[in-house]
Amino acid sequence: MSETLSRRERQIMDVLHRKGQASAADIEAELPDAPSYSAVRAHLRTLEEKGHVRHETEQLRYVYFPTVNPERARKSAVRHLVDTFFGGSQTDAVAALLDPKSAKLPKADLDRLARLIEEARR
Amino acid sequence: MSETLSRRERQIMDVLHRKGQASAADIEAELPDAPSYSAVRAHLRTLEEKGHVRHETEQLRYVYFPTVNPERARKSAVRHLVDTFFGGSQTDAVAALLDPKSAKLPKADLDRLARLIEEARR
DNA sequence: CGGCTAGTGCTAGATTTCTAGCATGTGCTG
DNA sequence: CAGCACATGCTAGAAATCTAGCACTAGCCG
Repeated sequence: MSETLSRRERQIMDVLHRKGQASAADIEAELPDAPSYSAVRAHLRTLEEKGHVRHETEQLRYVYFPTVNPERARKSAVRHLVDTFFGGSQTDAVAALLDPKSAKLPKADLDRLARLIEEARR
Repeated sequence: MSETLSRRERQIMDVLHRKGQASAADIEAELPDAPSYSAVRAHLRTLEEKGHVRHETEQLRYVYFPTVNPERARKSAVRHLVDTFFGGSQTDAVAALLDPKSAKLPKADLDRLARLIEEARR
């Protein structure tokens, strides 16, 4: 599915996933090497045809949403990442996320993760 | 950087990251909706021009490698994922990876992760 | 009303991506 | 040597992507 998106379409979907929802103008503002407003709208229309996006009318203008629910989208993105960069090992991926060379996590977060691991043990 | 790749180019880079290295034939075999061998080679050439890929000659044929080192590539992919799907929260991303609804992790892995969290605490 | 702003739909055409196929070189083997 | 297998380099053209601009509608305000 995600494999079939063009570069622009992928960029647009990324913005939508990041923000949850967005108008054409919002998306234009977020895109790298700014395309025209009109171009963005055209892409949104084709994304809608392909079924990746839907819109609602919100006081006269369209607001767009990804069609897949966020959790599902996250899952599939994570899966792809783990497969292509971590040889399929979730554990290695987690290890990379915990790498102290990245930003340090606050204590509360560490507690939460420790708890999650405890739960996974059962 | 990664934003500027076309769809095919992205697919090819994914294969290279997954396998670490690959010949044109290897890559062709891995790609979805199989393009021609010749098309793959052409893409590899442009990827090389753009600097995303390098090749070595290995008994008469080329073997391709990503130019960025694997760790760096992983970091940046993870960063992108965390930003677009988890609102920038590493912790949420880890939580998703630990989700029991995904495959269960073997005890040894859990031990390793518990240790990593312990270390992060200091 | 008439003009302005801000939105949408659509389409033609430029640009980029993608591809096949030909030319060429090398080693192997009958 | 001649033919085959298998590699690369390159290019022209098809296909897809990407874009700008025009036509239209609705609300607002002087």
